[in-house]
Amino acid sequence: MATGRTHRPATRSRGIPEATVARLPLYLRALTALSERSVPTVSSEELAAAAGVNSAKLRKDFSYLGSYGTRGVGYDVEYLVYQISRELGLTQDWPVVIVGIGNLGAALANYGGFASRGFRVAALIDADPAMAGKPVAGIPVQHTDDLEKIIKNNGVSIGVIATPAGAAQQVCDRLVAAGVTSILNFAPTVLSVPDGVDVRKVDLSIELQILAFHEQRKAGEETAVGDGALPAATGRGVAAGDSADQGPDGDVPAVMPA
Amino acid sequence: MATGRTHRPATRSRGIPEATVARLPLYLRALTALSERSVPTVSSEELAAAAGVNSAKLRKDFSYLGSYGTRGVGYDVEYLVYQISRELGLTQDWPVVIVGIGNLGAALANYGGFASRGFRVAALIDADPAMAGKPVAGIPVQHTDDLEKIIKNNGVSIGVIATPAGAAQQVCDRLVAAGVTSILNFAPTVLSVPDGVDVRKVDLSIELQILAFHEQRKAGEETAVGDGALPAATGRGVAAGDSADQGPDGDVPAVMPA
DNA sequence: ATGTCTTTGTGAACGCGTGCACAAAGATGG
DNA sequence: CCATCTTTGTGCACGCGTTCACAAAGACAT
Repeated sequence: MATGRTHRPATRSRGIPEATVARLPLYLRALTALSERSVPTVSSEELAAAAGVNSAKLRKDFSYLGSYGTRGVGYDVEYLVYQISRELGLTQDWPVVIVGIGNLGAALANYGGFASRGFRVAALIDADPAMAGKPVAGIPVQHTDDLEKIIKNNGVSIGVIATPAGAAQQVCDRLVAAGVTSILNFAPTVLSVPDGVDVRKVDLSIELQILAFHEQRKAGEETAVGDGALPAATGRGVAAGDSADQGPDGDVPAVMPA
Repeated sequence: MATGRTHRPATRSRGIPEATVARLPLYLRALTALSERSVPTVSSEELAAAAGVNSAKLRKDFSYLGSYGTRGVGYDVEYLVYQISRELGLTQDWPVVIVGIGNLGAALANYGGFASRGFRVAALIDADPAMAGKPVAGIPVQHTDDLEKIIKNNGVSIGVIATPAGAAQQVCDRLVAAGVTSILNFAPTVLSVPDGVDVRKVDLSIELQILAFHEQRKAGEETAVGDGALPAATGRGVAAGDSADQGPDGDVPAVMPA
């Protein structure tokens, strides 16, 4: 994962592998686009291309759901949209709360992708009293004091944490205590939760660091032949293969801010 | 993944598995926290707990970097911070451009996590002429017309796409043509890029859908006892025992335990 | 009906990632 | 110097995920 999960020993799902579950939304999106263009059927090859995966993988993924295709023809788009939606639990409406209405929280509240696919922003919660009552994305922000009440009144089971790292664990604990069993965490912290609670993490700086690793590797690919052990601060390869990438700032010593 | 990856057949990295690379930022963060508390050394057990992983996994991960620990003692925090930073390419400063300064783009521009760890927001780019010149997070927004010039003048190799889905591929193409070789994509689309370009995807609605799947499974866990095989069509009551799977989008109250 | 053609569904092989369990290595104390 | 204790580094086995390759299944034409 790209993004990763926290804990959760094995895929206890009745049959559907976790990797497959992670791809179902991808297929669903591609299928929805086809549906809007009124395409009646699609082959595994075409759909796989649209979703950016291998066609054999796609077929195997679908085989876990059942035999929904027709040999020689392909898959019925509408039917498949329904089956995947049902499998993912999107035929019901999930109320979601967003905690931490800073820049990111506000962006999430405004994000259309929520409402469009089975999710509904039930409430926005922030610890800042000055935010209370202020509407964001048409929804008034409520104060953290009422968190438990909000969760219970709306039957919320999915929470989004967009607070600073320092507040995340505390918010998480309160969400879980109030009945939330799935958490999407944007704060750069490792959350600890009791068994039975799912946490998924989205971490911008981690993603960038992974890109930086590959970027560095690309830049030093020709020169790094037998690096052996640890050439310390020597590996300053220049000249990348083709495009003019070049070093941003020539030589930077071991800078490691904060 | 939270998140997934796009393409990239195999780990061509000289020795370091992709899964390990994805965890290095996690270790680095935990180590940085220890460093700030002036902790001199840390055992694999302690560090693993802080990073939320298995200690054996952590030791194996570090073994790919070299033998940086001392048996009977543990790892030197400062030294390890440096080694991981170097491995990830964070000892140099990576200029990054953010394209699409909507709610999300602005949030990213304001996100402290960028600057704090080796990344620098070199420019903000948006297609809306009304945005041009307007400062966001202290940086004036520039128009898309100047994209190529900005990339080249700043030696940017990492780009962040925070545009609407419809514009993403076009922006991506221009970024790549201008020399960008790593892309962090927030737009809900599958980007196609030439070989040699890395794409990482962060998709909020996909993460939520995965959570919804597990949430639904949890809700129907008690009733799902003897499922047997998949009864093809008329597939009813497989897993989601209680919840009304038929209702497209009624006001199904999100029933939740306790 | 029969044959051909397309596409699914899946058995099987392979490779990666994970976790156990332990030997090797060094610290520490007598 | 030797014994003991702690913790690393890793060989090994196992399970998951991916991919290949092909037989089975259906559509379609003759």
